[in-house]
Amino acid sequence: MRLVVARCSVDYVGRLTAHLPLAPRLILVKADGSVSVHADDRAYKPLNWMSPPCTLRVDATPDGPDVWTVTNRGGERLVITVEEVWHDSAHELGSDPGLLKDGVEAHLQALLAEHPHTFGPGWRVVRREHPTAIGPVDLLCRDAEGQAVAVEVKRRGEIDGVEQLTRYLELLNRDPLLFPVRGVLAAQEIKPQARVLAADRGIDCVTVDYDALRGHDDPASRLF
Amino acid sequence: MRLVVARCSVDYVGRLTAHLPLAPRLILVKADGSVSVHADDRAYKPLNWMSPPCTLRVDATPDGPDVWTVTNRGGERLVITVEEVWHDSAHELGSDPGLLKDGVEAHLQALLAEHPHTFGPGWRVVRREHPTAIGPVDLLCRDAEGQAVAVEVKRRGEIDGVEQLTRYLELLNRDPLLFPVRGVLAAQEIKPQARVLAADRGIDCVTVDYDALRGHDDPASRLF
DNA sequence: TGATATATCTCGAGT
DNA sequence: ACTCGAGGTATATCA
Repeated sequence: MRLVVARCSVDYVGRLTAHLPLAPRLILVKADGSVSVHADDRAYKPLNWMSPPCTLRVDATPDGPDVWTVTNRGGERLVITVEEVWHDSAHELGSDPGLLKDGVEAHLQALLAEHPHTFGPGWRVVRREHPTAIGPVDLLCRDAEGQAVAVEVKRRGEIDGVEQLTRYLELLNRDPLLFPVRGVLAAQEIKPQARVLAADRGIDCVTVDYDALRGHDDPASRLF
Repeated sequence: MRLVVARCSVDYVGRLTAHLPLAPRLILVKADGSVSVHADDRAYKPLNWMSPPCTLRVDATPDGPDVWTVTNRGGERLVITVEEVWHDSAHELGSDPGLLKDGVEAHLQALLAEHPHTFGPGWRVVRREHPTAIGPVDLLCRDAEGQAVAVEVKRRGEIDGVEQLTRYLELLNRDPLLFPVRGVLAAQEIKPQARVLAADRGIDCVTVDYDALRGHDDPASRLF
């Protein structure tokens, strides 16, 4: 990883056109060839960047600024004009062992599969990832009356989740062994827009308390 | 901006739980207090981060690693255990003049609103961002025959755009003052899948030449 | 402050 | 190569 602090201007031409006026910034050149330009604020997003795979060419001129040109296969181009270098150092980091995560949608689905009574007394899970022609339904359940219910699990319930569940329900209801199938959108948080559309489609919304559910789960099933 | 290259391990507890094993990484501490941890690959995303506003506390122990704790108002916590520092430097960058962009959806919508004849002779724009219960329609137009048309503007036309427009049309067609409303998906590039779905729904697709359209617009309205 | 839509979204998995 | 879905999405705008 090479760290360069320099006064520079930047031009990007690719999916859009963007320009950064001359100012002091951090330029990161990583081992995979990627380049990013950071200002002194915002943790997450660089001002400008080029994702790998890409190639960096440096054109040095005796009496003018160096021009760094980063290009990728898609013809996108990032041009950094380096006027004055304040810092320049390189470091060998090696490859990273990577991030371990807990608390994502897969885990929420596993918890709900263990605790179908979250949806109501007498519910049972028939199958997780029940396959259909257009993809797997997260949970296929039977309620206390034995009616089939397709459950779509999301961390955040938005309008896309309602559309997805609607498509599943249309298919599932063609199966005489399942008909009539109703739908439930289960999420830690459900947006108002999604609630409106779900109501319009006859889909129930269930908000799930992840921490409470996790408090009752089998510790051995957790990642760490 | 402070640049620290160090062997470190990282734990994040907040919206999820995540752990990074001990390895050499770049730690960026920016002027706004934000902290990010980068591996030697990927231009865009840090491995871990804390967005501003947040506060950093450093606990140094004589015979052990330093522990950096970054917390925010929401109770999220990023803990960096710094075992061995390879590089540590600080730089005053000042505030950045910021990025100038051209070619995003808002510009395309503005250009189309100025040039409705792009869709056909005699078209006029009734309203931009016409409100409905589930969100605003980008452009509400009347064609040469006076029929209402809902136009959805995207930089890239994909299946989501067709779905979105379909929902709008369903709502708008309940309005007797507008009925019958037809739909147009306008984009610089339209994916084949989106075209198929649009055709199936009776929605027209219009590909827009952004540069040609921009060439005819009022130069004063451009950013640069 | 909350809700909504965009993004050079990125990134990974599956086909 | 392309599509689809998830993300600690982040970020901006607007009510």
